Amino acid sequence: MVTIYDIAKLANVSPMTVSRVINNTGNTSEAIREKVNKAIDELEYIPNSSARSLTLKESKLLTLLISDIANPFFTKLARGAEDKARELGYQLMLCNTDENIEKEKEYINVIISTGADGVLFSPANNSSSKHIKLFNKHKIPFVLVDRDIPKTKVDKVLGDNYAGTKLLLNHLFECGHKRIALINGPNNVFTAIARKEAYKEVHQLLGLTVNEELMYELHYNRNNDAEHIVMKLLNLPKNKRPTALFASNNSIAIDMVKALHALNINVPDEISVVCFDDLDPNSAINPFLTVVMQPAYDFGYIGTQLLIDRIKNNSSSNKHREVILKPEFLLRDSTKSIVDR
Amino acid sequence: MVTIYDIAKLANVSPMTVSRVINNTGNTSEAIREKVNKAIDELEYIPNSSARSLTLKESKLLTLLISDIANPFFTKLARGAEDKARELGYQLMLCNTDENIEKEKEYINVIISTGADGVLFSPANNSSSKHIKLFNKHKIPFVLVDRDIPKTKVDKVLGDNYAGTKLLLNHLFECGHKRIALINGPNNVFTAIARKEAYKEVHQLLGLTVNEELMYELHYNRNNDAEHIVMKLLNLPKNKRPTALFASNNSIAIDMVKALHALNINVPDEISVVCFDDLDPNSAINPFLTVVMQPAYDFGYIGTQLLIDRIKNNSSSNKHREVILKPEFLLRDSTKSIVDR
DNA sequence: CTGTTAGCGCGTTCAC
DNA sequence: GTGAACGCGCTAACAG
Repeated sequence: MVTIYDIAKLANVSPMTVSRVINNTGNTSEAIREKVNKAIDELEYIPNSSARSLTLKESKLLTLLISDIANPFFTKLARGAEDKARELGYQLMLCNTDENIEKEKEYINVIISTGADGVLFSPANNSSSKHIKLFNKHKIPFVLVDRDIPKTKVDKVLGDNYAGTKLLLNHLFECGHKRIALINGPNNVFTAIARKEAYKEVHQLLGLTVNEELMYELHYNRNNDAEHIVMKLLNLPKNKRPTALFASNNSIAIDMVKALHALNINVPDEISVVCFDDLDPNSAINPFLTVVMQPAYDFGYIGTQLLIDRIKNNSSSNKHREVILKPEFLLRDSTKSIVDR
Repeated sequence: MVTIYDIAKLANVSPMTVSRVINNTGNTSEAIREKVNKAIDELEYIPNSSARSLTLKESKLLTLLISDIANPFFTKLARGAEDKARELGYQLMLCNTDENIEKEKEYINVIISTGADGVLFSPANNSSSKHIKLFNKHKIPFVLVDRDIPKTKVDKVLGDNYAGTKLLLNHLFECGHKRIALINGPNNVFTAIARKEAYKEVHQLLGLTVNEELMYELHYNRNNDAEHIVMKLLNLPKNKRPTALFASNNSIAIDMVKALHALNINVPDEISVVCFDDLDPNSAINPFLTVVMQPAYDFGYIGTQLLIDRIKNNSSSNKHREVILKPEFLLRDSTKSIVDR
């Protein structure tokens, strides 16, 4: 391994001078800088960031800890985070918890252990609150993105689950739908809880009755039982049967549509489907689903800005910023007015 | 920050004993181990891996360096890598180069700098060969996945581009297609080069003529000019106009289909489309495209196995393993026999 | 403008 | 079975 001592020797200066040249700290004569830089190039020196972290307690490394690397929402978020990080001189690494609280804990240990300067964190579920304590204990700044952990006093970038739900339900309502099934995410995940809450509130607002028989709960990213749920819903007596499905994320929506397909149910002729979050642009061959799209990129971009602000100001000040990003309604082809039939 | 000194004090032992307990190295009495472990729990101690790396020169950290985090091929690969890494006691972090050679270089610096034990590497393009030298110079083991850099003597997990191309072209040929356009990736990316090569060879094999007018080159993951290309192809005189499109990855294929849609060209009635790599399972509402699927998960899983083998044996031995993973042909709805018309 | 010293947190080596 | 001293690569603080 090449160290500053090696280049110091080669350049005939002291290690300290090498350090100064590398970090642009303190004054160094042009002549010496050239000598040192030449030696650095010659030896292809790369600083050892472990050693640097040890003394500096800073790594210029940020970690994005998310729950599903395969979800386009999060990949876009990651792009945003990366862009902002690089703008500000940081590097971003990703850790994928796979919605698994145990993996999450392990990764947090790694993150603390390796000394990331900060974490952009989208918790797996409500049990993640334990992990928050870890961050605090070890004084590593973090920003919550997309998924809140209520009562946690940190900077946050969240979506507006109520507004999004309202946009979707309003649209369905205007299309004449009165029985709208909710296919929700796990009831221990913030966004799922918030969307269910919103679903109920908006129902009240619209004067619709909330029917427990129309509410289901699925995993956010792998559902083998979508078909099962669809069958149950369709087997309800006609006056209770839903005419529309509200899926609480894109992945669930797709699974529902697939299940409907498999059962030869036409969307939107026989049933309408909407969901939170847009589809992968890469795969929306059919710009099919009517959705509310969230500005995923901005979640990452803004979140990283907040994170770095906090790192730099080293301010565990109590002024915590909470940015709420508005969703946008995208009318496409998976919904249809009921009077058309 | 909590260090072994803190727990040493609390447990009334020497720091060295704490270290032994943590690492299960040397003998320690049961009583002391309990005391120490209790102190560790109480103080929520997490080892400082920078310090550990410094002395040990090992971090139990692997890095997956890929070019497009949004491509389902790579996300599946990442899952496989992660699973194997965890099985074997390593953690995996991701770096996304965005097909950008500059970003790639920066990330490699970070990787070397932070002391990852090894890298699973899918190079951005052929210029990445420079970066290979960096890995070698700094003696960090790496395994090439999906994209080869010819003449590089390391372990590799690659797809069979010839076999895949042949499956696809054979199918089209059997359907009666004789003019098959190639919409390829960048001509400095290994898979694109290999697929073009294969495209030509198989054409010869089938007695088809290769026409330069039918070959185009696009970026692998963002193409604004897909429509432009489609128009050019369709504007060819009828006896030169392609009856099928061979896209060299999923993303390109989707862009082509979108462009065809926009121009009101029906797939597969008016033109057939095939591609390398399956679509995101999450988004294939319409299991639409006929493709050759590669076992993406295995690329990561096997690659990580090779990588860790090499790390553990510390063997820069010359016996380099090269695993070739076979693609699988999936007949779906984007291709049609020409005689049907 | 440049060099020396000390210490970051940990594990290896060598004592006891 | 346990502890003390040293060094990993780097930089802050202090000298000169």
